[in-house]
Amino acid sequence: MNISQAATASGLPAKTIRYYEDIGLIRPKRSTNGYRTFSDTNLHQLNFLARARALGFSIDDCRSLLALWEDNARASADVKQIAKDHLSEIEIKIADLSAMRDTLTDLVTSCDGNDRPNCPILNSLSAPVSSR
Amino acid sequence: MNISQAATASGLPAKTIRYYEDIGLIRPKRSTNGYRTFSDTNLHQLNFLARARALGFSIDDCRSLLALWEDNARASADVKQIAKDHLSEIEIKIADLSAMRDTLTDLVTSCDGNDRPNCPILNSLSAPVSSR
DNA sequence: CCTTGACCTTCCAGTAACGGGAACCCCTAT
DNA sequence: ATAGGGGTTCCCGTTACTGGAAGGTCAAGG
Repeated sequence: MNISQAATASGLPAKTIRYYEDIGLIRPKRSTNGYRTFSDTNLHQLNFLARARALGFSIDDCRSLLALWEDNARASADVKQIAKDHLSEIEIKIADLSAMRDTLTDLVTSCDGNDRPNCPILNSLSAPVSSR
Repeated sequence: MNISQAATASGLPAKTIRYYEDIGLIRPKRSTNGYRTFSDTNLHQLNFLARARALGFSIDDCRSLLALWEDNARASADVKQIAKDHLSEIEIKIADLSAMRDTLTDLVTSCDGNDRPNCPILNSLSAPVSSR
């Protein structure tokens, strides 16, 4: 199976698949003409990576998860730890973004949005934190 | 005022301030020895930038906002538009992250996290989307 | 046999917004 | 004179790719 078929089957762009090989996440064989050849195992790995990335895991996490996945003697605690850490980071990001959203919502609501210069948004950005 | 004082006063690292000059966000004068000299105006700009960045505005947005801030003939509608667009992007990010959080929470809950290999998290990452 | 077009390959540059660190200059105090 | 704590420029590294150039490969058609 060539790269474009692997791309279609995994939902990953061919460019991304090449990149994953570059950084050592997958190791497809090569046929005599130099083309990458993707085995069923490679396809499983690509699908795994696509799903892990969709859940926001970093490439480094993906590398660890993939190794655990292929290790039949793994401890599920190791997997869970990675997932928990990642979950914590996501929750932090959500909290940060939510705070921004709340502030921005207030600001957007308070701005008339007309052709006049007066603007609470800019006023807020100009003001010291204490007065916001 | 030298860069380290400007950094302390604005809460931005000196590196970041140099970077902002590099990309043309601010234009501090130089004294004869080549040191950057920060005026009150520069400080106001830095504080403005620090606050806008803290709200998640991109550097490009900051550039626009700064220009509007300095333009006494601005229309508040222009400011509001930038803020609204940014708010939309934040809400999309929150939605994406929340979906990840929900899935991850389920997975983490379902994994025993012991020394045995059986792991619902890995199972889920191995499985096609339909079965998740 | 030659060409065309769709593949495939490698390699290089760019993205956002800095941070680290090297190599070097400036100023003040001892 | 020297030590230290400023400052300066410049270049590389970060994340996870994406775009594009230059060129090899392959199957089909004239």
